[in-house]
Amino acid sequence: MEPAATPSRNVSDPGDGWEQVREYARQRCDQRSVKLTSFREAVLRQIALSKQPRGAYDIATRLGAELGKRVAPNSVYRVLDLLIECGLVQRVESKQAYCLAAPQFSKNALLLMCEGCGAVEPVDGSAIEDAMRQQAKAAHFRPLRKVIEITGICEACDAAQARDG
Amino acid sequence: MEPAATPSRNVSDPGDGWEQVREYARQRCDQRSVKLTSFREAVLRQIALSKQPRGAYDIATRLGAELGKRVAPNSVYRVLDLLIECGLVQRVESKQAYCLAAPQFSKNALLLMCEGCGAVEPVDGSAIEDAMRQQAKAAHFRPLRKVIEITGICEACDAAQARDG
DNA sequence: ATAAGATATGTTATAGCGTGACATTATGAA
DNA sequence: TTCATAATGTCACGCTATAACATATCTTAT
Repeated sequence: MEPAATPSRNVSDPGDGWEQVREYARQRCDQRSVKLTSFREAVLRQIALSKQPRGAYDIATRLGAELGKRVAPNSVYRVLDLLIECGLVQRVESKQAYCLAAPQFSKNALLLMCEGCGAVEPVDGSAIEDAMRQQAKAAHFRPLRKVIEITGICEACDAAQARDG
Repeated sequence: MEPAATPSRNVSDPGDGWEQVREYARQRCDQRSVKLTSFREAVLRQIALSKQPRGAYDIATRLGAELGKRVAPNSVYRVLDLLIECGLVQRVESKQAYCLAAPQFSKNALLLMCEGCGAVEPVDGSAIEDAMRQQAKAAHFRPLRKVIEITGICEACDAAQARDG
C-alpha cells in the first residue's frame, strides 16, 4: 500500500557508472537490432555523465569540443530520438532537455528536478501512473504518453539552504 | 477510494462561456489587486475561446488580427506570466503552449491532451498529486511545482478512428 | 490640475530549441 | 565490386522565450 519510493539515488540503476549504462545500452540496442555507433554512444555518454539533464545544443557543443570537430545539433537530435525510442533516454518536458531513462521504474518514471543543483532524480512512478490510468479511464481517454515531473528542492539543497540561509 | 474523475467536459468550470471565465478572472484579479486591463483580458479570451492550447506567438498573431494592430509576442508573454501567476492560465509543458487553468481542481490539474483533435481537457488530479506527494516525501524532496500531463486519444477521436479506420 | 513616480505596453534585438531537405560517407549484402 | 541501405554532415529555416530600452498610461500627492 505504502509506495516503496526507493529513490534511485543514481542516474542509472544497474550500478552507477558509465560502463553499466553502456552495457545496458548495448543489450537494449541489440534486442532492437539498432546499431550503437560510436557517435550514438558518445551522445548517450554525455547524458549519462551529467546529473543535470542536458539540452541538445549543449550536448552538441560538448561533443564537438570532445571530438575536436563541429557537431551539429541536428545530428544530436536524430540520435536523441533513437535513444528515446530505445528507452535509454527520457525527455524532460519542463526543461526542454534530456536525461537517462530509469528502466527499473515504469516507462516514464517520476522525475524529481531540483531547482537548487539542477539535478534530476527519477523515482518509482508506478503508483502515480496507476492513478493517472484510472483518471484517464474515467474520462474515457486512451493514454499514449505520460509526463510526470516535479520541480522543487532536493534533500541536500534543502539542508544547504537551511544552513546558509 | 475510487477517484471521482468527473471530466470537466469544458474548458472552464463555472459554466462554460467566456462571460463566466471573465467574471472569475475579475474576482481573482481583484483579490490580488492586479488590474485586468483590456489587453490582458483579450489574451485570456484567446485562450478561453480555444479548446486547443495556444502558443504565445499564435496568440499574438490572432490578437493582432483582432485588434487590427501589431501585437508583439513579448507583450503576450508578459501577460501570460501574470495570468499564470494569478492561477488563470496553465502552461502545457509538453506542447509549449497555454490553456485555461481549472480552478475547480487542484492547483495543477491532470491534463488530457488528445493527439487527434488537439483539445486539452483538465480533470481532477488530486489523487495523482497525493501519490506524487508521497513519492516526493519518501525521496526527501520538497515539491514546488508539479507537471501531470497525458497525451493520447480522447473518446470522440477514438470513436471516429474506429469508425473511419 | 499638474508634476513625479509607478505600472503597463510597445519596440527591437538576440539566444535557444527543433525540424526539413539534401549531400556525403559508411555499412552490408548480392 | 556494385548496389542498396543506413548513418552522419551541412545548410537553411521557423518557433519559443527573454533582455533591454522606449513610450504610454495610470496614481497619488502636492
